[in-house]
Amino acid sequence: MNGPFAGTVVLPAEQCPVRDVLDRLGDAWSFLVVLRLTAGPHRFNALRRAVDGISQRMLTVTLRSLERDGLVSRQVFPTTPPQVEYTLTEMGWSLAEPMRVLTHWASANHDRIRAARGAYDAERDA
Amino acid sequence: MNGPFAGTVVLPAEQCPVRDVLDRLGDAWSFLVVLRLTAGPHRFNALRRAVDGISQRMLTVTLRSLERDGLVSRQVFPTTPPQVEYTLTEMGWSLAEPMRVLTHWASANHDRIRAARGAYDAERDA
DNA sequence: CCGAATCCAATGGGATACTG
DNA sequence: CAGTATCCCATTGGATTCGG
Repeated sequence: MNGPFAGTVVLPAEQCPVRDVLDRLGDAWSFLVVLRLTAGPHRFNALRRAVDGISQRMLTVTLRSLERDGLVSRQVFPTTPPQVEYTLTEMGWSLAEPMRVLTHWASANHDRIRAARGAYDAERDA
Repeated sequence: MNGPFAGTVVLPAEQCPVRDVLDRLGDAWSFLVVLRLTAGPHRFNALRRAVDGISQRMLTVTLRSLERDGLVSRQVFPTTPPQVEYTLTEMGWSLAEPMRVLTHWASANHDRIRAARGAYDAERDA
């Protein structure tokens, strides 16, 4: 045990914070929605357009669970037609830095990953 | 647009590095396996025991895709019985810091998330 | 405009049994 | 020991339709 995670234990699912978080961020949509909300509050359909490919259903489901976890707050304006605005909570904002680090890694290594995949697949064909 | 991600665009799935990474780390097992390997090389069954709850099938599948992506290397020692050792590649190691930041956030906010869930659920019952 | 509800196809993933 | 193969059920998530 000598890595930067020396002593890190993978706990049973119930108590493991990492799993709890991954179950949320793990589904790609949650991560992308939070990421998008760091650009500012969005109304439902604006968010739908901004997150390419998400279905109405998945956006609803995703927003509900983010709201439940206290990462996103939902404010209804009783206008006609009704407006609903989604905003990051303070805790949601605190996720910004971890997310920034991860997205930076993703951008920096995307090409290497794709190259590795290509090499691996070429090997298997041979 | 004024957050730390000002200008961040969620690209269509094909070119989006974030999605590509999330499709990998997104499934909880990949993240946990990489996390565990930061403690040092593991043989198959040692890894299986260390990552609580993972099935043999999922460990195999997960390791294959991590290998394909160039994050993990697989070395076979032709002994009897055969030994197979899994190690993080350099790129795998470079994931350590982003992961550390995220796991730190997870640990720090786990209780708040659970509290938020409790409050949300209590509200709905009322 | 925002979203809930239903239907259904595809996928994920556990359990189990078998191989080099 | 380190897998592969098969079965099978549960969950995911898109499409569509309806309501406030």
